[in-house]
Amino acid sequence: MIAQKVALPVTKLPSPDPRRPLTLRDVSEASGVSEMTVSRVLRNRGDVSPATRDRVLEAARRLGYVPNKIAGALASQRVNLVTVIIPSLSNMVFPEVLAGISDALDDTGLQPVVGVTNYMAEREEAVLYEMLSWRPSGVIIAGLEHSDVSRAMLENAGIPIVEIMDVDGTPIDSMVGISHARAGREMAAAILNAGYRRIGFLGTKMPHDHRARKRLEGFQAGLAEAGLELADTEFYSGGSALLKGREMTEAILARTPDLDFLYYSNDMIGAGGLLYCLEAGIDVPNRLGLAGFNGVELLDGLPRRLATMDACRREIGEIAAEIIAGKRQSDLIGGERVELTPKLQFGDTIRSR
Amino acid sequence: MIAQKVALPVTKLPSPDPRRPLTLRDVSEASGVSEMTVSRVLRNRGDVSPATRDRVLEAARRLGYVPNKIAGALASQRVNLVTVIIPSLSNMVFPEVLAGISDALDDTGLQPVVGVTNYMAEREEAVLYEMLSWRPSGVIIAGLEHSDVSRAMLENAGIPIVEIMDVDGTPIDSMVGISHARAGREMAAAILNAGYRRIGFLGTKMPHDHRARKRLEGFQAGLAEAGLELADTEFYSGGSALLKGREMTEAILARTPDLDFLYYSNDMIGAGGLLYCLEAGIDVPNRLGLAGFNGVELLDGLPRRLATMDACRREIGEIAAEIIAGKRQSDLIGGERVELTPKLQFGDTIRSR
DNA sequence: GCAACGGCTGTTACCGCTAACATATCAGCC
DNA sequence: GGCTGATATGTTAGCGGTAACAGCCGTTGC
Repeated sequence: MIAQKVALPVTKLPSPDPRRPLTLRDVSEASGVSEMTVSRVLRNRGDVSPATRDRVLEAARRLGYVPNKIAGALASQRVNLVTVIIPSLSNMVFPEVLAGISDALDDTGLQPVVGVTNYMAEREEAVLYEMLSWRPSGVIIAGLEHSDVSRAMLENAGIPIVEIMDVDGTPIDSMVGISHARAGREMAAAILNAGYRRIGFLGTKMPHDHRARKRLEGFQAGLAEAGLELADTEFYSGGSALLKGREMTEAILARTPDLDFLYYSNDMIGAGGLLYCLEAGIDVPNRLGLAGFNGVELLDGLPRRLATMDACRREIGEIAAEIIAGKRQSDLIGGERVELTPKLQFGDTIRSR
Repeated sequence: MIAQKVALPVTKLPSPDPRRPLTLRDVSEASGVSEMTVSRVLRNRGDVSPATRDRVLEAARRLGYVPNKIAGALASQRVNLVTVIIPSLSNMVFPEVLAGISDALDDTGLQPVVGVTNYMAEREEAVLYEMLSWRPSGVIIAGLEHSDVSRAMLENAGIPIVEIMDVDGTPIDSMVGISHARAGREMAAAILNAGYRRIGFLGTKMPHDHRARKRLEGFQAGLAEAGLELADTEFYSGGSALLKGREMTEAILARTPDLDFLYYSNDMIGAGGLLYCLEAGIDVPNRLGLAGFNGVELLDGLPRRLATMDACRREIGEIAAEIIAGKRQSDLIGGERVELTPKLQFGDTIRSR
């Protein structure tokens, strides 16, 4: 129990500071072996005799030692963190991506660390800078659109980067997602095929939600192929999405009463619209069809199933995490590109023709 | 541009490694000053002449230097991270707490890092251990119930700890929250006062959601004071909460048709129940009253406003963060204890007597 | 009997940065 | 001129771990 330290030069002696965080040295002294051996035991690295191992573990437990990853990371040049950057947490969509990531990372020793940008490019830069300065082993980031500065940081980080949710563009390294342009186009095709012609769009005003924009553009392109265009549009920002959906639906129908279909940029406002229509006694889907986007779980509980398109959120998270963890045998130069295909769910709000 | 290093002993020379992460040294060489001066410039610490400052900043920018916080933290014994531990992200409730925390931390230089436990004590231990090993400057953690090991870690961490959401118990250090027991009791009082007598409870099966449990116990205590007890109960786990609310409501009413009030442990299942009742043509609130808990934004979009109780989530997050950031002038020994009072919102689903 | 070897443990030299102190420079002042 | 003090910059010694290698010891093979 008595340490035989050689006179430490000028250094402050490890006097019995109260509440000084414990170090390897404390455990080493308590168990009578070198710091190196303690380190080996605690990391299960290298050969250590069972007797020594037990002694060390007992001492570590008794003292309540918690390793200092900062020091460990600096010395080993290895950090078990994966940076995850998403626009929002209040969207229901991103937590599901996170769940996929967490699951896939669970048995890898890697740990996701989340940063939120609120759909703002400058926030993205700031968050990225902050996160990269912890030297993570990988980055998973939503979207393909980044500022020049962000892009440069990602390119120079020297670690795997996976851009997720979207594949309409050129990735820095890997990408996993769906084509929102295609999703919009397919929805347009399905709606036209069902015979609807006077179509309105309701969505978010946010100019930085590139995926919503791409869906809209794809949708418009799909209509254009049939020689049609949107009969009316309505945008919102902020507030309770469900309520906004309700209000916007009322507004757009008041303004353009002959609409026969409403395409919502997300399920939440779609659900609000659906509730409004049912209350207003509108015949859905015959007089008016409705569709949203995302395939959120919430829809299961509504009076009628809203047509939607599943965005493969969980799967996107899982695959992205696997790429970072190196679970996918990619011999490709450059990163992987994985395009998932969302499936359209007709529900009860598109008539079957 | 040429470094005059004295023959580095056995060390590998800083040869022109491709993709080697940049260090202070690179910036120092590029700008012709010492590493220390670069460090000063980048941290805005100490006096540096404007000319030098500009030169250094220019070089750092040009090279794309990102500081290594791992090394910085180790040297300065300071880490700008705040650990936040919550049970779930898919609950809508916790993201709002997070938003409050983020906001309050925004101008402090501190950065929240989130860990999720899924309501499992062992996960909490594991996450806590992992997080504490990064030596954060504070911990915000949901709930007052922790395993002995977790409690010991928190007590020994030597940093401020704020337990949030709940005040029914003894905190390790500080606590900020509401009394769920009281919330349950007050809801019981309001319901009884409105004349309801045959009351059912619907909630989650999760045995580790201590706050839901405390609300139920408080509620029962409130009923007991009037000589009543719950007429029936129904529990669920997993799945779409909205749908479960619907299904459970149907089930409990089928089993016990004479119930005149349903108290839901959260708004989401309450909303499902509300939708079910409206469709089933049940007269709410006269034949049957309904109430939930949390005051989630979603309720604004429903056909009728569900009675609920606001859990002060955002405010809890803000106050917790302020405590960690030292913004509150607390001269108390030990931590602060802040009890917020949720207010009951009657909405349209409790009759007014 | 001895070199070779494998299992176990210790020693040394950093990882990249910063606190603390030392040094250089220069203006102002008696 | 010499001293003081402020300003600007450099030097040194770690922070708490880990990689790499060195050393010790008892076997093993021949």
